[in-house]
Amino acid sequence: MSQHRHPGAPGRAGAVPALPDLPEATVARLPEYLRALHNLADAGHETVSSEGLAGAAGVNSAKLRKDLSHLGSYGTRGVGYDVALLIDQIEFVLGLTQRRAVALVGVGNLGHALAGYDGFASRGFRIAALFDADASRVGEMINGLVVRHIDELPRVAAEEAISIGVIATPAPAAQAVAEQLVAVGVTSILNFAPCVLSVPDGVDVRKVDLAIELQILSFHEHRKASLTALPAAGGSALTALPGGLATPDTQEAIGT
Amino acid sequence: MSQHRHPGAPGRAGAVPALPDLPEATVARLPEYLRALHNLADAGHETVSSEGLAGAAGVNSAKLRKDLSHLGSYGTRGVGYDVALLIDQIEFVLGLTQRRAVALVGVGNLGHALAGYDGFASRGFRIAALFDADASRVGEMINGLVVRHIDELPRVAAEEAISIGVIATPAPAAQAVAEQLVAVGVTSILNFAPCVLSVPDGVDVRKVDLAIELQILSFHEHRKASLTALPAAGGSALTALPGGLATPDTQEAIGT
DNA sequence: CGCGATTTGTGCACGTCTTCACAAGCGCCT
DNA sequence: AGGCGCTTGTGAAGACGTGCACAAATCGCG
Ligand SMILES: NC(=O)c1ccc[n+]([C@@H]2O[C@H](COP(=O)([O-])OP(=O)(O)OC[C@H]3O[C@@H](n4cnc5c(N)ncnc54)[C@H](O)[C@@H]3O)[C@@H](O)[C@H]2O)c1
Ligand SMILES: NC(=O)c1ccc[n+]([C@@H]2O[C@H](COP(=O)([O-])OP(=O)(O)OC[C@H]3O[C@@H](n4cnc5c(N)ncnc54)[C@H](O)[C@@H]3O)[C@@H](O)[C@H]2O)c1
Repeated sequence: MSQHRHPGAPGRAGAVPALPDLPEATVARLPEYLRALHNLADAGHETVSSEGLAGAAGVNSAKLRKDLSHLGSYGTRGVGYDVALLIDQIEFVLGLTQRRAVALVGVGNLGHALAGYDGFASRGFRIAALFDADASRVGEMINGLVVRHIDELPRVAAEEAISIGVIATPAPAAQAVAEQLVAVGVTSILNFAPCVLSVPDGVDVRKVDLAIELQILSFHEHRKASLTALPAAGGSALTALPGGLATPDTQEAIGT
Repeated sequence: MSQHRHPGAPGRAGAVPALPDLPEATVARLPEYLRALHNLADAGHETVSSEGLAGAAGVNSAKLRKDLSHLGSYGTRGVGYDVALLIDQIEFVLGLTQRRAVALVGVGNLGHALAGYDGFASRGFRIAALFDADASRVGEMINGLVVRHIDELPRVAAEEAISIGVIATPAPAAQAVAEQLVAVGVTSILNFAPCVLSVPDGVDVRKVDLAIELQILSFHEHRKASLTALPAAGGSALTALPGGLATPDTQEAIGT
């Protein structure tokens, strides 16, 4: 894999760039840096220090430097990073230099919101097609796009060079939709349905599950509540269960 | 090791040992297990093996066992886990035995979808109030709830015992909204706006950023493409850096 | 031209997470 | 009752991620 290929410029059409294979944690943070960088650029900054960028992105500055070091050295000691250059570099690494075409399947409640969201366009993506299985929705126009029947997926996928599929159907339909997407060559899927998708190797799936996020928050709420309500065993109506709550050593903030 | 303590779980005979402080990674997976368990329960299963549950939740079985072991021993060797018991146990740990009240701020495109989503209710939450700053939206009914003006937050928060705040406003408004939420005692926030929130210690923030998810997928697409397209390397119009960009030729050896 | 102020890049130590492998426990069957 | 097969719970090892602390690099200035 690591071909020790010539480490030179990724740019300049012709040479296929040897992409450094970044730690997954780093990849997950790059978009955050990118957003912060765009804000800085809009605000007129030409350079930014690791400290400054880290602050804007909400991370530790050492972590940021290490992350950026993985894409090569683009900072100047004593000065910082060139904002515009870093934007280009990160966008290249993330594969955003082309405007990726996204297909959205399931134009219901959530799908409508997604289809109407302009945060896609401004961050490197283009919603290329909307699909639904419900005949009564087919033909509807949303944000300049017409809703097509899912059966048209193969044809449209070929036309539009779909790069990423977004699933916003009910959970029971998600697996079938995923298979349809994979069948037309989609190898990246963002899944909003609360279910596990099984896909062939080589296909990436990321999921967004709102309820999971809330439940994680709920856990921390529960824990915070049980810490403060500790002395009076289950006094308030907050915690349903009493419980021999032997709190271990935590240093979590108990502010306010 | 862990001794059973109170046999007074919600409804069933679940025992609740001390509230352990779980590894964050485990907490993030518990909701996944919970969903899988509910599916199993609906399908009539009374017990499930770690292998079976792990499959349904899309994780490694050893990891699942270790995760569950953190909440005490609730499996039976040679048999597996009692589905109903495990559901109760996880719901307790996640603090879902009470129906947490959620306040949604920003009833726009996305907010409408969230307000109409029944996946909240079925997974332990209750949307208790909707808020917006736009006077023309105030008064609108969505799914049986009236949209209130954000200024009413303090009063409503007191009435409804808001446990979690959800921010679905544009990014520029998010920080202010977060502060308003914190001011009325909310210590858990789910943020959909693409920006970093700064909050006091003790307040948990989770963010959901759709564009970030897409960009992560894009990275992997890019990577996959550069691997397979390696031999050709012709001037395919696909992967060229934007013209204006001076070649970032400053990159030096990476794998020193 | 050299010096001090500044900031990057990274070696290192530490903590967290994952995975394997297997002993111990449990139920069932004979 | 005893043995057998199945499954859990966990020790240990390794992979991965984080953050400190500091040398090296660069700039601005006198
Ligand atoms: N609404 C939300 O805020 C929200 C939040 C988080 C997760 N989700 C999840 O997102 C998904 C969609 O939610 P929703 O509220 O939009 O549901 P919805 O029922 O409003 O919309 C689902 C749409 O998918 C279409 N569909 C069904 N089967 C299909 C198929 N095989 N191919 C193509 N289209 C198909 C339906 O016709 C419908 O238009 C659900 O899985 C839901 O759990 C929704
Ligand atoms: N629509 C999507 O699919 C989507 C997807 C991902 C992220 N987001 C993000 O979610 C947020 C909302 O997106 P949207 O498409 O619903 O935007 P929107 O403009 O449709 O809705 C925003 C709503 O927030 C209200 N608002 C503004 N300032 C407020 C304040 N101070 N207090 C209370 N309410 C306020 C506005 O009146 C409006 O109703 C944005 O930050 C967006 O980037 C949206």
